[in-house]
Amino acid sequence: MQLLFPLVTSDVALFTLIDQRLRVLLVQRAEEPAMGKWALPGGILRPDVDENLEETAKRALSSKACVSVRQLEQVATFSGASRDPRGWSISTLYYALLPSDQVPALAGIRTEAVRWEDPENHKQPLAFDHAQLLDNALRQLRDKVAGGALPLQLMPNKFTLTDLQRACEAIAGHPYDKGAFRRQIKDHPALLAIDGEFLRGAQRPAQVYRTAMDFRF
Amino acid sequence: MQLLFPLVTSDVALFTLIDQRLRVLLVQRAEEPAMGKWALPGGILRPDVDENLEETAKRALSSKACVSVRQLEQVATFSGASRDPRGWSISTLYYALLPSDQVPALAGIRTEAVRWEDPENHKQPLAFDHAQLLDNALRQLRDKVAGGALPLQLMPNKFTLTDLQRACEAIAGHPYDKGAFRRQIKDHPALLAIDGEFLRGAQRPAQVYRTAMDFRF
DNA sequence: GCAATAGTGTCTATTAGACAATATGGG
DNA sequence: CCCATATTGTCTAATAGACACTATTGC
Repeated sequence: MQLLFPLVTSDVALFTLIDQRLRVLLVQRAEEPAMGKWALPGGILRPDVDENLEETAKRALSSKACVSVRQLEQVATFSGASRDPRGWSISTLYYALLPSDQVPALAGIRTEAVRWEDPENHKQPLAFDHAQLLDNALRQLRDKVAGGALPLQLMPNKFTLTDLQRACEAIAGHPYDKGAFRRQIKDHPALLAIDGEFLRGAQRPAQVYRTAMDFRF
Repeated sequence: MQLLFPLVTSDVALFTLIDQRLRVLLVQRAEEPAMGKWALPGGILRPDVDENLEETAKRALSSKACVSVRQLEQVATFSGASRDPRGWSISTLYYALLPSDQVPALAGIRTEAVRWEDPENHKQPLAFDHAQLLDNALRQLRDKVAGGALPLQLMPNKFTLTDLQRACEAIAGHPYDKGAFRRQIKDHPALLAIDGEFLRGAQRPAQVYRTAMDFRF
């Protein structure tokens, strides 16, 4: 006998850069079903609390991993009787990007542990159908960057064009040409040079940029 | 007081070509809420019957408009407390393409009437947030065709390359260049010339094509 | 000067768009 | 032949990739 109503959840693939490599947040489940297994952070819809499913996703990120993000991108919705042992379930999947300097990685209330892992080579099999969910999120992120979008939410407050190129390369999985990359982003409206500010190392100083949108502050 | 469980539905933007113009199927609601208003065909999830939300969408198309389609593309999921007067609701939106020669346009069981309308200039305001849903579906269809995908599910069994170009133009909303279009689709694997079959009119005969996939028969 | 990286310029193969030229039927 | 459309070819501007060149710092 099936439930009359489905279980409605929201899951998030939260990406960040660690040492210039793309990583996704996994949490170890602290309850049944699939207790002990690793999964994308997610939570059950609470119609009395959540304005919409995006809020469910944000609440899940907040409670399971003590992380708050500004913007979520919806990937797709997965549904069916067999994807969760509790019965007929629906999960709307989002992805989000977080600058590496905002990675707290604290264990949340109902979670045993969190971990940042390579989204392409996650060691253990994930709980439920979360491997498929992660594949979908990664593909959508890659398509967007391949289409010319800049992953600005992944960048810290101040960054150089080389930093930005490394971020795109980490997502795409292959190196970019410097000249072509700079040509492409040359007139991006969200990209502002901070006049007179340079990053100095053992080489020619690099112009420091920030995003035009009020992502932070 | 909100419901403990949300209302879960699936809606479909079903597109076809009528006189070489893109049209979307609207149904007039026969029940409250929004009785008498026009809306995208949709239905409520039945976990005891539907394998997943895509099946919900197919069942809705079948019962509301006596139409059956093979393939649905998921567009997005809309959710919240205010989009449906019955309370907190979720709707997963799909779009589908139907060849004009399979348009029955019969009124279904619980529907007053069906109508094929211009998806860009639908006269009356649609029920619920369906205008927004339709916008999203149309944008996704256009993006896909602009990205080089061929709307083969929109074509009849046999068609000419000019027919196919007209279909793409109807979706894109602007004319294509003949030479560029033919170059682009020249090596499309799903496009097969029917050897020796030509469409004859008051001009040079046109090669007739069919799709390689087993869409029909 | 040398190392290292930033930033810019150049060359070329490919491509998309515009448009011309040719082909082939009906009348 | 003329008309209408199918089909193919050509020219060109724009573009992406590869790669080279110059610039500017620390040491």
